[in-house]
Amino acid sequence: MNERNEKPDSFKPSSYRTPDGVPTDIVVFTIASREKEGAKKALPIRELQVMLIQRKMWPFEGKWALPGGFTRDTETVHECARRELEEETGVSGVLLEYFNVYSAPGRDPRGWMISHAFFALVREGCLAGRSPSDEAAEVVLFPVEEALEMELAFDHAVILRDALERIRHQMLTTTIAKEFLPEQFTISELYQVIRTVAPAFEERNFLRKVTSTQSRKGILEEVLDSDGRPAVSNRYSQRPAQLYRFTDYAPELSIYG
Amino acid sequence: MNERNEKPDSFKPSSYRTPDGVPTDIVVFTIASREKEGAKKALPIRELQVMLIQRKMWPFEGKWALPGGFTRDTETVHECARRELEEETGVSGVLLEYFNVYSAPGRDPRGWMISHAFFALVREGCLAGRSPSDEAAEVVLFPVEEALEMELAFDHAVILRDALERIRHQMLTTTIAKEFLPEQFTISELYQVIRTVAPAFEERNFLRKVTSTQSRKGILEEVLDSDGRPAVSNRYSQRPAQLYRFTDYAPELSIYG
DNA sequence: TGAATAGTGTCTATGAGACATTATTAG
DNA sequence: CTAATAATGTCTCATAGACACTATTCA
Repeated sequence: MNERNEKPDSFKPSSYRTPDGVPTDIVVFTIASREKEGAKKALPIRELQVMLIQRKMWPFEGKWALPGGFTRDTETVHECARRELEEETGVSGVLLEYFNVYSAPGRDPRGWMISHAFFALVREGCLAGRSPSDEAAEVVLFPVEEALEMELAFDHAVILRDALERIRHQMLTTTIAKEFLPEQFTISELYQVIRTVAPAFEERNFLRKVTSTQSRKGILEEVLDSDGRPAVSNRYSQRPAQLYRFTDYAPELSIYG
Repeated sequence: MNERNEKPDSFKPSSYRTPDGVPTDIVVFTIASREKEGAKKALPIRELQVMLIQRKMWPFEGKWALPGGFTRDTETVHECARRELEEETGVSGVLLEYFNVYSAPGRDPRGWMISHAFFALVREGCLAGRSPSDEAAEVVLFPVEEALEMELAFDHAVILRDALERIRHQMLTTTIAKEFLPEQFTISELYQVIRTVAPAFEERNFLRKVTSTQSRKGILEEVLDSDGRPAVSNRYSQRPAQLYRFTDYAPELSIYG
Protein backbone atom coordinates (compact mmCIF):
# COMPACT_ATOMS: atom_id res chain seq x y z
CA MET A 1 0.00 0.00 0.00
CA ASN A 2 2.23 2.79 -1.17
CA GLU A 3 -0.35 5.47 -0.48
CA ARG A 4 -0.39 4.49 3.20
CA ASN A 5 2.80 6.31 4.12
CA GLU A 6 3.88 6.78 7.67
CA LYS A 7 1.48 8.85 9.65
CA PRO A 8 3.12 12.28 9.99
CA ASP A 9 3.87 13.45 13.52
CA SER A 10 1.75 16.49 12.94
CA PHE A 11 -1.41 14.46 12.21
CA LYS A 12 -4.13 14.52 14.79
CA PRO A 13 -7.07 12.20 14.13
CA SER A 14 -9.52 15.01 14.66
CA SER A 15 -9.68 18.22 16.57
CA TYR A 16 -13.45 17.85 16.84
CA ARG A 17 -15.56 15.78 19.15
CA THR A 18 -16.07 12.20 17.97
CA PRO A 19 -19.23 10.09 18.33
CA ASP A 20 -19.83 8.18 21.53
CA GLY A 21 -21.08 5.14 19.66
CA VAL A 22 -22.49 3.82 16.41
CA PRO A 23 -25.44 1.57 17.17
CA THR A 24 -27.56 -0.41 14.76
CA ASP A 25 -31.31 -0.75 15.08
CA ILE A 26 -33.10 -3.66 13.48
CA VAL A 27 -36.75 -3.67 12.49
CA VAL A 28 -37.64 -7.36 12.44
CA PHE A 29 -40.83 -8.04 10.49
CA THR A 30 -42.71 -11.28 10.32
CA ILE A 31 -46.13 -12.35 9.08
CA ALA A 32 -48.25 -14.30 11.50
CA SER A 33 -51.01 -16.59 10.23
CA ARG A 34 -54.14 -17.56 12.09
CA GLU A 35 -56.73 -20.08 10.96
CA LYS A 36 -60.00 -18.51 10.07
CA GLU A 37 -62.85 -18.78 12.55
CA GLY A 38 -65.20 -21.13 10.76
CA ALA A 39 -62.50 -23.84 10.81
CA LYS A 40 -63.40 -24.85 7.26
CA LYS A 41 -60.56 -25.17 4.83
CA ALA A 42 -59.89 -21.54 4.12
CA LEU A 43 -57.13 -19.02 3.60
CA PRO A 44 -55.55 -18.03 6.90
CA ILE A 45 -55.71 -14.50 8.25
CA ARG A 46 -52.30 -12.91 7.99
CA GLU A 47 -50.91 -10.01 9.96
CA LEU A 48 -47.66 -8.09 9.73
CA GLN A 49 -45.84 -8.01 13.04
CA VAL A 50 -42.72 -6.31 14.32
CA MET A 51 -40.37 -7.37 17.08
CA LEU A 52 -39.85 -5.05 20.04
CA ILE A 53 -37.90 -5.43 23.24
CA GLN A 54 -38.65 -3.87 26.58
CA ARG A 55 -35.66 -1.95 27.89
CA LYS A 56 -34.51 -2.73 31.39
CA MET A 57 -31.81 -0.06 31.65
CA TRP A 58 -31.53 3.69 31.49
CA PRO A 59 -32.35 5.43 29.21
CA PHE A 60 -36.00 4.76 28.42
CA GLU A 61 -36.14 2.06 31.08
CA GLY A 62 -39.34 0.10 30.71
CA LYS A 63 -40.06 1.49 27.24
CA TRP A 64 -40.38 -0.65 24.15
CA ALA A 65 -37.60 -0.31 21.59
CA LEU A 66 -36.15 -1.87 18.48
CA PRO A 67 -33.50 -4.53 19.01
CA GLY A 68 -29.94 -3.61 18.15
CA GLY A 69 -26.56 -2.88 19.62
CA PHE A 70 -23.26 -1.11 19.24
CA THR A 71 -20.94 -1.59 16.30
CA ARG A 72 -17.41 -2.75 17.12
CA ASP A 73 -14.28 -1.53 15.42
CA THR A 74 -13.71 -4.99 13.95
CA GLU A 75 -16.92 -5.18 11.94
CA THR A 76 -19.04 -3.29 9.43
CA VAL A 77 -22.40 -1.95 10.50
CA HIS A 78 -23.98 -4.68 8.41
CA GLU A 79 -22.00 -7.36 10.24
CA CYS A 80 -23.05 -5.75 13.50
CA ALA A 81 -26.71 -5.91 12.54
CA ARG A 82 -26.34 -9.53 11.48
CA ARG A 83 -24.68 -10.37 14.79
CA GLU A 84 -27.23 -8.54 16.90
CA LEU A 85 -30.08 -10.12 14.99
CA GLU A 86 -28.66 -13.55 15.69
CA GLU A 87 -27.95 -12.74 19.34
CA GLU A 88 -31.40 -11.37 20.01
CA THR A 89 -33.55 -13.67 17.92
CA GLY A 90 -31.40 -16.68 17.09
CA VAL A 91 -32.22 -16.35 13.41
CA SER A 92 -29.63 -16.27 10.66
CA GLY A 93 -29.70 -16.52 6.92
CA VAL A 94 -32.66 -14.20 6.54
CA LEU A 95 -32.98 -11.04 4.51
CA LEU A 96 -31.32 -8.16 6.34
CA GLU A 97 -31.12 -4.86 4.52
CA TYR A 98 -29.78 -1.46 5.44
CA PHE A 99 -32.13 1.42 4.81
CA ASN A 100 -31.19 4.63 6.62
CA VAL A 101 -29.03 6.48 9.09
CA TYR A 102 -30.38 8.46 12.05
CA SER A 103 -28.04 11.14 13.27
CA ALA A 104 -30.05 14.00 14.75
CA PRO A 105 -28.09 15.53 17.62
CA GLY A 106 -29.72 14.65 20.93
CA ARG A 107 -31.52 11.58 19.63
CA ASP A 108 -29.84 9.49 22.35
CA PRO A 109 -29.46 10.87 25.89
CA ARG A 110 -26.36 8.70 26.41
CA GLY A 111 -24.37 10.92 24.05
CA TRP A 112 -23.65 11.43 20.38
CA MET A 113 -24.95 8.28 18.76
CA ILE A 114 -25.34 7.78 15.04
CA SER A 115 -27.62 4.85 14.39
CA HIS A 116 -27.86 2.65 11.31
CA ALA A 117 -31.25 1.11 10.72
CA PHE A 118 -31.90 -2.25 9.07
CA PHE A 119 -34.97 -4.24 8.36
CA ALA A 120 -35.11 -8.02 8.55
CA LEU A 121 -37.80 -10.22 7.05
CA VAL A 122 -38.31 -13.44 8.93
CA ARG A 123 -40.64 -16.32 8.21
CA GLU A 124 -43.12 -17.14 10.89
CA GLY A 125 -41.85 -19.88 13.16
CA CYS A 126 -38.20 -18.92 12.84
CA LEU A 127 -38.78 -16.68 15.85
CA ALA A 128 -40.10 -19.53 18.01
CA GLY A 129 -37.24 -20.15 20.45
CA ARG A 130 -36.32 -16.56 21.13
CA SER A 131 -35.25 -15.50 24.61
CA PRO A 132 -34.60 -12.17 26.26
CA SER A 133 -30.98 -11.05 26.15
CA ASP A 134 -29.06 -9.02 28.70
CA GLU A 135 -30.35 -5.75 27.35
CA ALA A 136 -34.00 -6.58 27.19
CA ALA A 137 -36.55 -7.49 29.76
CA GLU A 138 -38.86 -9.02 27.21
CA VAL A 139 -39.06 -9.74 23.49
CA VAL A 140 -42.51 -9.55 21.93
CA LEU A 141 -44.02 -9.46 18.47
CA PHE A 142 -46.56 -6.68 18.06
CA PRO A 143 -48.96 -6.15 15.20
CA VAL A 144 -47.50 -3.32 13.15
CA GLU A 145 -50.64 -1.23 13.45
CA GLU A 146 -50.35 -1.45 17.21
CA ALA A 147 -46.63 -0.72 17.29
CA LEU A 148 -47.20 2.41 15.20
CA GLU A 149 -49.39 3.79 17.98
CA MET A 150 -46.93 3.08 20.79
CA GLU A 151 -44.51 5.52 22.37
CA LEU A 152 -41.23 3.87 21.60
CA ALA A 153 -37.78 4.65 23.01
CA PHE A 154 -35.41 7.06 21.24
CA ASP A 155 -36.57 7.93 17.70
CA HIS A 156 -37.63 4.36 17.09
CA ALA A 157 -41.17 5.31 16.13
CA VAL A 158 -39.75 7.25 13.20
CA ILE A 159 -37.44 4.40 12.28
CA LEU A 160 -40.33 1.95 12.35
CA ARG A 161 -42.45 4.16 10.10
CA ASP A 162 -39.58 4.55 7.65
CA ALA A 163 -38.94 0.80 7.64
CA LEU A 164 -42.57 0.07 6.98
CA GLU A 165 -42.69 2.54 4.12
CA ARG A 166 -39.57 0.96 2.70
CA ILE A 167 -40.78 -2.66 2.79
CA ARG A 168 -44.14 -1.60 1.35
CA HIS A 169 -42.32 -0.13 -1.59
CA GLN A 170 -39.96 -3.09 -1.91
CA MET A 171 -42.81 -5.55 -1.71
CA LEU A 172 -44.16 -4.14 -4.97
CA THR A 173 -40.91 -3.45 -6.79
CA THR A 174 -38.77 -6.43 -5.80
CA THR A 175 -39.36 -10.08 -5.03
CA ILE A 176 -38.98 -9.81 -1.25
CA ALA A 177 -42.37 -11.48 -0.94
CA LYS A 178 -40.39 -14.69 -1.18
CA GLU A 179 -38.99 -14.02 2.29
CA PHE A 180 -42.44 -14.58 3.75
CA LEU A 181 -43.34 -17.59 1.61
CA PRO A 182 -42.28 -21.20 1.38
CA GLU A 183 -40.21 -22.09 -1.66
CA GLN A 184 -43.38 -23.29 -3.41
CA PHE A 185 -46.60 -21.37 -3.02
CA THR A 186 -49.94 -20.72 -4.59
CA ILE A 187 -50.89 -17.49 -6.28
CA SER A 188 -53.40 -16.75 -3.55
CA GLU A 189 -50.72 -17.06 -0.92
CA LEU A 190 -48.51 -14.65 -2.82
CA TYR A 191 -51.36 -12.20 -3.22
CA GLN A 192 -52.17 -12.45 0.46
CA VAL A 193 -48.59 -11.78 1.49
CA ILE A 194 -48.36 -8.75 -0.76
CA ARG A 195 -51.62 -7.37 0.59
CA THR A 196 -50.62 -8.02 4.18
CA VAL A 197 -47.62 -5.75 3.76
CA ALA A 198 -49.09 -3.32 1.24
CA PRO A 199 -52.88 -3.22 1.74
CA ALA A 200 -53.23 -0.54 -0.93
CA PHE A 201 -52.21 -3.03 -3.59
CA GLU A 202 -55.28 -4.42 -5.31
CA GLU A 203 -55.41 -6.36 -8.54
CA ARG A 204 -58.66 -7.97 -9.53
CA ASN A 205 -57.11 -10.34 -12.04
CA PHE A 206 -53.99 -11.03 -10.03
CA LEU A 207 -53.80 -14.72 -10.82
CA ARG A 208 -54.19 -14.27 -14.53
CA LYS A 209 -51.87 -11.30 -14.66
CA VAL A 210 -49.02 -13.02 -12.96
CA THR A 211 -49.36 -16.40 -14.63
CA SER A 212 -50.61 -15.82 -18.18
CA THR A 213 -47.99 -17.14 -20.52
CA GLN A 214 -46.70 -13.84 -21.77
CA SER A 215 -47.55 -11.61 -18.89
CA ARG A 216 -45.72 -13.37 -16.11
CA LYS A 217 -42.62 -11.48 -17.04
CA GLY A 218 -40.49 -14.36 -15.92
CA ILE A 219 -40.60 -13.70 -12.19
CA LEU A 220 -42.55 -16.88 -11.49
CA GLU A 221 -42.33 -20.42 -12.83
CA GLU A 222 -44.61 -23.42 -12.48
CA VAL A 223 -43.54 -26.18 -10.14
CA LEU A 224 -43.67 -29.61 -11.79
CA ASP A 225 -43.95 -32.91 -9.96
CA SER A 226 -41.89 -36.00 -10.73
CA ASP A 227 -44.17 -36.86 -13.66
CA GLY A 228 -43.65 -33.46 -15.22
CA ARG A 229 -47.20 -32.41 -14.45
CA PRO A 230 -47.99 -29.14 -12.68
CA ALA A 231 -47.78 -29.61 -8.90
CA VAL A 232 -50.75 -28.55 -6.83
CA SER A 233 -51.63 -27.99 -3.21
CA ASN A 234 -54.92 -28.01 -1.34
CA ARG A 235 -53.50 -26.56 1.88
CA TYR A 236 -55.80 -23.57 1.73
CA SER A 237 -58.59 -24.57 -0.60
CA GLN A 238 -60.97 -27.29 -1.52
CA ARG A 239 -59.94 -27.20 -5.11
CA PRO A 240 -56.19 -27.81 -5.39
CA ALA A 241 -54.24 -24.76 -6.56
CA GLN A 242 -51.22 -24.82 -8.80
CA LEU A 243 -47.84 -24.22 -7.16
CA TYR A 244 -45.28 -21.68 -8.32
CA ARG A 245 -41.84 -20.55 -7.28
CA PHE A 246 -39.84 -17.38 -7.88
CA THR A 247 -37.18 -17.42 -10.55
CA ASP A 248 -33.95 -15.47 -10.19
CA TYR A 249 -35.18 -12.93 -12.71
CA ALA A 250 -35.76 -9.39 -11.50
CA PRO A 251 -37.46 -7.11 -14.01
CA GLU A 252 -36.29 -3.55 -14.51
CA LEU A 253 -38.93 -1.00 -13.83
CA SER A 254 -39.23 2.37 -15.52
CA ILE A 255 -41.64 5.25 -15.40
CA TYR A 256 -40.91 6.06 -19.03
CA GLY A 257 -41.73 2.84 -20.79
CA MET B 1 -39.44 14.19 28.73
CA ASN B 2 -40.14 11.91 31.65
CA GLU B 3 -38.20 9.04 30.14
CA ARG B 4 -35.01 11.09 30.22
CA ASN B 5 -34.26 10.56 33.89
CA GLU B 6 -31.01 11.53 35.45
CA LYS B 7 -28.07 9.63 34.10
CA PRO B 8 -27.17 7.08 36.78
CA ASP B 9 -23.68 7.32 38.25
CA SER B 10 -22.99 3.81 37.15
CA PHE B 11 -23.60 4.58 33.48
CA LYS B 12 -20.61 4.61 31.19
CA PRO B 13 -21.33 5.65 27.62
CA SER B 14 -19.55 2.62 26.24
CA SER B 15 -16.85 0.28 27.38
CA TYR B 16 -15.86 -0.26 23.74
CA ARG B 17 -13.77 1.82 21.44
CA THR B 18 -15.69 4.60 19.71
CA PRO B 19 -15.22 5.84 16.13
CA ASP B 20 -12.56 8.43 15.38
CA GLY B 21 -14.83 10.31 13.04
CA VAL B 22 -17.93 10.19 10.88
CA PRO B 23 -17.16 11.72 7.50
CA THR B 24 -19.48 12.26 4.59
CA ASP B 25 -18.47 11.71 0.97
CA ILE B 26 -20.37 13.41 -1.80
CA VAL B 27 -20.52 12.20 -5.37
CA VAL B 28 -21.34 15.33 -7.35
CA PHE B 29 -22.66 14.53 -10.81
CA THR B 30 -23.26 16.98 -13.61
CA ILE B 31 -23.98 16.69 -17.31
CA ALA B 32 -21.75 18.69 -19.61
CA SER B 33 -22.95 19.65 -23.08
CA ARG B 34 -20.77 20.33 -26.08
CA GLU B 35 -21.94 21.62 -29.43
CA LYS B 36 -21.68 19.07 -32.16
CA GLU B 37 -18.79 19.38 -34.62
CA GLY B 38 -20.60 20.34 -37.79
CA ALA B 39 -21.86 23.54 -36.12
CA LYS B 40 -25.29 23.10 -37.71
CA LYS B 41 -28.25 23.38 -35.45
CA ALA B 42 -28.10 20.00 -33.77
CA LEU B 43 -28.52 18.27 -30.45
CA PRO B 44 -25.49 18.78 -28.24
CA ILE B 45 -23.28 15.94 -27.12
CA ARG B 46 -23.84 15.28 -23.44
CA GLU B 47 -21.54 13.60 -20.99
CA LEU B 48 -21.95 12.61 -17.37
CA GLN B 49 -19.19 14.01 -15.19
CA VAL B 50 -18.20 13.63 -11.57
CA MET B 51 -16.37 16.05 -9.32
CA LEU B 52 -13.09 14.96 -7.73
CA ILE B 53 -10.58 16.80 -5.60
CA GLN B 54 -6.88 16.18 -5.41
CA ARG B 55 -5.78 15.60 -1.84
CA LYS B 56 -2.90 17.69 -0.54
CA MET B 57 -2.54 16.02 2.85
CA TRP B 58 -1.81 12.61 4.24
CA PRO B 59 -3.36 10.10 3.74
CA PHE B 60 -3.49 9.52 -0.02
CA GLU B 61 -1.63 12.78 -0.64
CA GLY B 62 -1.81 13.64 -4.32
CA LYS B 63 -4.59 11.12 -5.02
CA TRP B 64 -7.98 12.06 -6.35
CA ALA B 65 -10.88 11.68 -3.96
CA LEU B 66 -14.53 12.54 -3.48
CA PRO B 67 -15.29 15.81 -1.73
CA GLY B 68 -16.63 15.61 1.80
CA GLY B 69 -15.76 16.25 5.41
CA PHE B 70 -16.36 15.35 9.02
CA THR B 71 -19.74 15.49 10.66
CA ARG B 72 -20.02 17.73 13.73
CA ASP B 73 -21.97 16.89 16.86
CA THR B 74 -24.36 19.74 16.13
CA GLU B 75 -25.64 18.49 12.79
CA THR B 76 -27.06 15.45 11.05
CA VAL B 77 -25.00 13.67 8.43
CA HIS B 78 -27.36 15.14 5.84
CA GLU B 79 -26.72 18.64 7.10
CA CYS B 80 -23.01 17.92 7.04
CA ALA B 81 -23.18 16.82 3.42
CA ARG B 82 -25.21 19.92 2.52
CA ARG B 83 -22.64 22.13 4.25
CA GLU B 84 -19.64 20.44 2.69
CA LEU B 85 -21.23 20.59 -0.74
CA GLU B 86 -21.75 24.30 -0.36
CA GLU B 87 -18.25 24.85 1.03
CA GLU B 88 -16.52 22.91 -1.71
CA THR B 89 -18.63 23.82 -4.72
CA GLY B 90 -20.63 26.87 -3.74
CA VAL B 91 -23.86 25.25 -4.86
CA SER B 92 -26.98 25.00 -2.76
CA GLY B 93 -30.56 24.08 -3.37
CA VAL B 94 -29.71 21.07 -5.50
CA LEU B 95 -30.76 17.46 -5.10
CA LEU B 96 -28.63 15.82 -2.41
CA GLU B 97 -29.54 12.30 -1.45
CA TYR B 98 -28.08 9.80 0.98
CA PHE B 99 -27.44 6.37 -0.44
CA ASN B 100 -25.12 4.21 1.66
CA VAL B 101 -22.77 3.82 4.59
CA TYR B 102 -19.20 2.56 4.32
CA SER B 103 -17.83 1.07 7.49
CA ALA B 104 -15.28 -1.61 6.65
CA PRO B 105 -12.60 -1.62 9.36
CA GLY B 106 -9.36 -0.23 7.96
CA ARG B 107 -10.98 1.73 5.15
CA ASP B 108 -9.32 4.90 6.45
CA PRO B 109 -5.70 4.82 7.69
CA ARG B 110 -6.43 7.75 10.02
CA GLY B 111 -8.51 5.54 12.26
CA TRP B 112 -11.99 4.12 12.64
CA MET B 113 -14.05 6.18 10.23
CA ILE B 114 -17.61 5.41 9.23
CA SER B 115 -18.47 7.30 6.10
CA HIS B 116 -21.89 8.31 4.79
CA ALA B 117 -22.14 8.68 1.05
CA PHE B 118 -24.42 11.08 -0.79
CA PHE B 119 -24.95 11.91 -4.40
CA ALA B 120 -25.71 15.39 -5.66
CA LEU B 121 -27.12 16.25 -9.06
CA VAL B 122 -26.05 19.65 -10.29
CA ARG B 123 -26.98 21.47 -13.46
CA GLU B 124 -24.12 22.40 -15.72
CA GLY B 125 -22.96 25.93 -15.07
CA CYS B 126 -23.77 25.90 -11.36
CA LEU B 127 -20.25 24.61 -10.85
CA ALA B 128 -18.68 27.54 -12.69
CA GLY B 129 -17.12 29.58 -9.90
CA ARG B 130 -15.76 26.74 -7.81
CA SER B 131 -12.43 27.12 -6.04
CA PRO B 132 -10.15 24.74 -4.17
CA SER B 133 -10.71 24.60 -0.44
CA ASP B 134 -8.17 24.02 2.30
CA GLU B 135 -8.34 20.29 1.96
CA ALA B 136 -7.98 20.02 -1.79
CA ALA B 137 -5.22 20.98 -4.14
CA GLU B 138 -7.56 21.02 -7.09
CA VAL B 139 -11.19 20.52 -7.99
CA VAL B 140 -11.89 18.98 -11.39
CA LEU B 141 -14.83 17.46 -13.24
CA PHE B 142 -13.96 14.14 -14.83
CA PRO B 143 -16.02 12.16 -17.31
CA VAL B 144 -17.52 9.33 -15.30
CA GLU B 145 -16.04 6.70 -17.59
CA GLU B 146 -12.62 8.11 -16.90
CA ALA B 147 -13.13 8.42 -13.15
CA LEU B 148 -14.18 4.78 -12.98
CA GLU B 149 -10.76 3.80 -14.28
CA MET B 150 -8.81 5.93 -11.81
CA GLU B 151 -7.19 4.81 -8.58
CA LEU B 152 -9.05 6.92 -6.08
CA ALA B 153 -8.24 7.52 -2.42
CA PHE B 154 -9.81 5.37 0.32
CA ASP B 155 -12.66 3.19 -0.98
CA HIS B 156 -13.94 6.02 -3.13
CA ALA B 157 -13.84 3.95 -6.31
CA VAL B 158 -16.42 1.63 -4.75
CA ILE B 159 -18.51 4.56 -3.55
CA LEU B 160 -18.44 6.08 -7.03
CA ARG B 161 -19.55 2.81 -8.64
CA ASP B 162 -22.38 2.45 -6.12
CA ALA B 163 -23.49 6.05 -6.68
CA LEU B 164 -23.52 5.57 -10.42
CA GLU B 165 -25.56 2.42 -10.13
CA ARG B 166 -27.97 4.23 -7.87
CA ILE B 167 -28.56 7.25 -10.10
CA ARG B 168 -28.93 4.97 -13.13
CA HIS B 169 -31.71 3.20 -11.33
CA GLN B 170 -33.28 6.42 -10.08
CA MET B 171 -33.11 8.00 -13.52
CA LEU B 172 -35.53 5.35 -14.76
CA THR B 173 -37.76 5.00 -11.71
CA THR B 174 -38.06 8.58 -10.49
CA THR B 175 -38.15 12.02 -12.06
CA ILE B 176 -34.59 13.02 -11.13
CA ALA B 177 -34.02 13.77 -14.81
CA LYS B 178 -35.49 17.16 -13.97
CA GLU B 179 -32.34 17.97 -11.98
CA PHE B 180 -30.38 18.04 -15.22
CA LEU B 181 -32.98 19.90 -17.28
CA PRO B 182 -34.35 23.41 -17.42
CA GLU B 183 -37.89 23.82 -16.14
CA GLN B 184 -39.18 23.55 -19.70
CA PHE B 185 -37.61 21.10 -22.09
CA THR B 186 -38.22 19.17 -25.26
CA ILE B 187 -38.77 15.45 -25.37
CA SER B 188 -35.47 14.96 -27.17
CA GLU B 189 -33.66 16.75 -24.39
CA LEU B 190 -35.29 14.52 -21.81
CA TYR B 191 -34.41 11.43 -23.80
CA GLN B 192 -30.84 12.57 -24.15
CA VAL B 193 -30.46 13.21 -20.43
CA ILE B 194 -31.85 9.80 -19.58
CA ARG B 195 -29.52 8.10 -22.06
CA THR B 196 -26.53 10.07 -20.85
CA VAL B 197 -26.97 8.64 -17.38
CA ALA B 198 -28.40 5.24 -18.34
CA PRO B 199 -27.11 4.34 -21.81
CA ALA B 200 -28.85 0.96 -21.67
CA PHE B 201 -32.23 2.69 -21.83
CA GLU B 202 -33.54 2.65 -25.36
CA GLU B 203 -37.07 3.39 -26.49
CA ARG B 204 -37.74 3.73 -30.18
CA ASN B 205 -41.03 5.50 -29.78
CA PHE B 206 -39.97 7.58 -26.79
CA LEU B 207 -41.71 10.77 -27.86
CA ARG B 208 -45.00 9.10 -28.56
CA LYS B 209 -44.85 6.94 -25.48
CA VAL B 210 -44.30 9.79 -23.10
CA THR B 211 -46.67 12.28 -24.68
CA SER B 212 -49.60 10.34 -26.13
CA THR B 213 -52.70 11.51 -24.38
CA GLN B 214 -53.36 8.39 -22.34
CA SER B 215 -49.91 7.00 -22.10
CA ARG B 216 -48.10 9.90 -20.53
CA LYS B 217 -49.16 8.71 -17.15
CA GLY B 218 -49.26 12.23 -15.89
CA ILE B 219 -45.58 12.78 -15.28
CA LEU B 220 -45.31 15.41 -18.02
CA GLU B 221 -47.52 18.28 -19.07
CA GLU B 222 -47.48 20.55 -22.08
CA VAL B 223 -46.22 24.09 -21.65
CA LEU B 224 -48.63 26.68 -23.03
CA ASP B 225 -47.71 30.20 -24.07
CA SER B 226 -49.67 33.32 -23.18
CA ASP B 227 -52.18 32.63 -25.97
CA GLY B 228 -52.87 29.16 -24.63
CA ARG B 229 -51.10 27.52 -27.55
CA PRO B 230 -48.40 24.88 -27.05
CA ALA B 231 -45.02 26.54 -26.53
CA VAL B 232 -42.17 25.44 -28.71
CA SER B 233 -38.42 25.83 -28.91
CA ASN B 234 -35.97 25.57 -31.76
CA ARG B 235 -32.86 25.59 -29.60
CA TYR B 236 -31.76 22.21 -30.85
CA SER B 237 -33.61 21.70 -34.08
CA GLN B 238 -34.67 23.29 -37.28
CA ARG B 239 -38.25 22.38 -36.73
CA PRO B 240 -39.46 23.79 -33.42
CA ALA B 241 -40.21 21.18 -30.81
CA GLN B 242 -42.97 21.29 -28.26
CA LEU B 243 -41.99 22.10 -24.68
CA TYR B 244 -42.97 20.08 -21.63
CA ARG B 245 -42.44 20.23 -17.91
CA PHE B 246 -42.63 17.68 -15.13
CA THR B 247 -45.72 17.57 -12.98
CA ASP B 248 -45.58 16.72 -9.31
CA TYR B 249 -47.02 13.32 -9.99
CA ALA B 250 -44.84 10.30 -9.31
CA PRO B 251 -46.25 7.00 -10.53
CA GLU B 252 -46.07 3.89 -8.39
CA LEU B 253 -44.21 1.07 -10.01
CA SER B 254 -44.87 -2.60 -9.45
CA ILE B 255 -43.50 -5.84 -10.84
CA TYR B 256 -46.87 -7.50 -10.38
CA GLY B 257 -49.23 -5.29 -12.30
C1' DT C 1 -76.14 -30.05 -1.56
C1' DG C 2 -73.38 -25.44 -0.24
C1' DA C 3 -69.02 -23.40 0.93
C1' DA C 4 -64.80 -21.89 -0.52
C1' DT C 5 -61.30 -21.17 -3.47
C1' DA C 6 -59.24 -21.98 -8.38
C1' DG C 7 -59.31 -20.89 -12.71
C1' DT C 8 -61.39 -19.62 -17.72
C1' DG C 9 -64.26 -17.01 -21.38
C1' DT C 10 -65.17 -12.99 -23.38
C1' DC C 11 -65.42 -8.33 -24.48
C1' DT C 12 -63.37 -3.64 -25.24
C1' DA C 13 -60.07 -0.23 -25.16
C1' DT C 14 -55.56 0.78 -24.75
C1' DG C 15 -50.73 -0.03 -25.26
C1' DA C 16 -46.28 -1.60 -27.17
C1' DG C 17 -43.36 -2.23 -30.98
C1' DA C 18 -41.92 -1.69 -35.54
C1' DC C 19 -41.30 1.20 -39.56
C1' DA C 20 -42.58 4.18 -42.99
C1' DT C 21 -43.96 8.69 -43.86
C1' DT C 22 -44.73 13.56 -43.52
C1' DA C 23 -43.70 18.33 -41.33
C1' DT C 24 -40.96 22.33 -40.28
C1' DT C 25 -37.31 25.22 -40.34
C1' DA C 26 -32.14 26.89 -41.13
C1' DG C 27 -28.91 27.61 -44.23
C1' DC D 1 -32.32 22.12 -52.59
C1' DT D 2 -30.39 19.32 -48.18
C1' DA D 3 -29.72 18.57 -43.37
C1' DA D 4 -31.58 17.78 -39.12
C1' DT D 5 -34.86 16.99 -35.96
C1' DA D 6 -40.13 16.76 -34.83
C1' DA D 7 -44.11 14.45 -35.20
C1' DT D 8 -47.85 11.32 -37.28
C1' DG D 9 -49.88 7.06 -39.80
C1' DT D 10 -50.53 2.45 -39.77
C1' DC D 11 -50.39 -2.19 -38.73
C1' DT D 12 -50.29 -6.20 -35.52
C1' DC D 13 -50.38 -8.28 -31.32
C1' DA D 14 -50.23 -8.20 -26.30
C1' DT D 15 -52.22 -6.48 -22.27
C1' DA D 16 -55.32 -4.36 -18.81
C1' DG D 17 -59.62 -4.25 -16.76
C1' DA D 18 -64.12 -5.73 -15.88
C1' DC D 19 -67.25 -9.26 -14.80
C1' DA D 20 -69.62 -13.40 -15.58
C1' DC D 21 -68.95 -18.01 -15.65
C1' DT D 22 -67.21 -22.83 -14.82
C1' DA D 23 -64.24 -26.27 -12.04
C1' DT D 24 -62.79 -28.95 -8.08
C1' DT D 25 -62.93 -30.61 -3.77
C1' DC D 26 -64.50 -30.97 1.28
C1' DA D 27 -67.86 -31.51 4.65
